[in-house]
Amino acid sequence: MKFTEAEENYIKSIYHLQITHEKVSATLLSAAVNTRAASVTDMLKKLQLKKLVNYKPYQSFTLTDKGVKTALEIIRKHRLWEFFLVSKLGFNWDEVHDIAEELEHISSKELITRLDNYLGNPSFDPHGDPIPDKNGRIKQLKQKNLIETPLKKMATVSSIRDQSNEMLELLKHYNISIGTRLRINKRFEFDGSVEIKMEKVPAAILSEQVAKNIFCTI
Amino acid sequence: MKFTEAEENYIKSIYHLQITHEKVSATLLSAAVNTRAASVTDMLKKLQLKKLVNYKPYQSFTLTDKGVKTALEIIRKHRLWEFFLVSKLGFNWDEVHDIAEELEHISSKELITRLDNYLGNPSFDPHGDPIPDKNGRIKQLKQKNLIETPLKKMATVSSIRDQSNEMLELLKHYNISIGTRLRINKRFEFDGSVEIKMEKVPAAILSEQVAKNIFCTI
DNA sequence: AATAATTTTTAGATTTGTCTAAATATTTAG
DNA sequence: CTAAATATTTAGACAAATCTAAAAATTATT
Ligand SMILES: [Mn+2]
Ligand SMILES: [Mn+2]
Ligand SMILES: [Mn+2]
Ligand SMILES: [Mn+2]
Repeated sequence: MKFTEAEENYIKSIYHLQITHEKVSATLLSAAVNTRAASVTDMLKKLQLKKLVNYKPYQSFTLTDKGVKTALEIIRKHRLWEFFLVSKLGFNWDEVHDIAEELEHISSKELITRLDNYLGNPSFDPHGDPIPDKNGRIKQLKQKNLIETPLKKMATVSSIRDQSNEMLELLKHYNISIGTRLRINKRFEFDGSVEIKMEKVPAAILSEQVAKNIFCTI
Repeated sequence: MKFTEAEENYIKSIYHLQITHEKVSATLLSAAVNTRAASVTDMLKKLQLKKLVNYKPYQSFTLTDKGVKTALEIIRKHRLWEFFLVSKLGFNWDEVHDIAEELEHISSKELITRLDNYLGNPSFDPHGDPIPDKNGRIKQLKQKNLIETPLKKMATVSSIRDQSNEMLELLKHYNISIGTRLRINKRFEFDGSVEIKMEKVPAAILSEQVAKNIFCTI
């Protein structure tokens, strides 16, 4: 089935929100898709007709199985294109999101199959997020954020939760990216900040807010 | 300036039509963009407001300089993506048009600059059509169709005018593609058909209608 | 439990792009 | 040069996606 670009953006946003939030409300979604709650209500009715969401007026809503399947297809496309932009065209990881936001709506299935193979069937995008395979299956890493990572152990940065421009800018300044190896030297009770040590550079301090958003494998 | 997908499709179609036809009319354009003449009239008014077409009611119309510039940017994107699909993803030349029809509307300038470099700044797309450079300049080959190509001289297929699925299917059957070397053995006065000879295969006859649409360099 | 605050939905518009049917203009032919 | 045929434009509708303002429902607070 084919959906409009707007429908796809709504579906994808609901998917992301229902992973991070217990309940997804019209206001929450309206912020994610950059519209007003009234527009969300209109769209929810359309998505319900197409059996993509479970929705009853005045209640929070969820994606149907069909909705989840659709969301994973869009996310697959988004992340494969991001991988392409970084690995083949040499973009930085903080430059690719908006372009992938458009490319994810290109409809050809065959294109994505071929792109996937061309890229070597990658499992993770440039931000460390898993790329669903053709069946919608996702590889989940056992990862901990820098608050939970044990002290004095080498760890490898594997993903970033908050991917706002501000966050990616900060990471660029500290020279932290996916694959960066580091060790937690110390955690400060006072403000939750952590001191990290990377190769060849002096130790650095990250605020709790930043540390929470950086995930590592050990 | 940014345009909608519909506007871009109209602009591109007008560009192609005014190369092949002395006058571009509403009916002609309506067939090209797959709508009705009434819709064309509506769109022409919008494009005129944006200074993309020279249009007076009941008269044929042309692109302004700005319109031509815009058309060339879209065509550049279309053909670069076609080149990518064939050279990197291994598509056949008869499979790429519809996908490029969507990809040509992705807005990022930087993306196209990088794609162009990644592909080695190609001058011709998989159908032999010239790819405008970043300034909209086009390399024009001195080429003749198989009706005009002199007899008994080796020639190289350089482009195909009619790129319908039917035409590309026929060419695939004869194993003719861009770069194919051939010689005109004979031209038949009776029906305008031509006999061509390619390496390693028996001579073949092409109808005048087909021969007109295959262009060669010598 | 009643009231206040918040959230969600409806009502009514707007924009973009399309359509059909009817009106109008242009072109072609007798 | 008129009449018929053809092309183009207008009028009026519609679907998609959005908005603001107002109404209705839910949730929180005294
Ligand atoms: Mn998107
Ligand atoms: Mn990503
Ligand atoms: Mn297009
Ligand atoms: Mn082409």
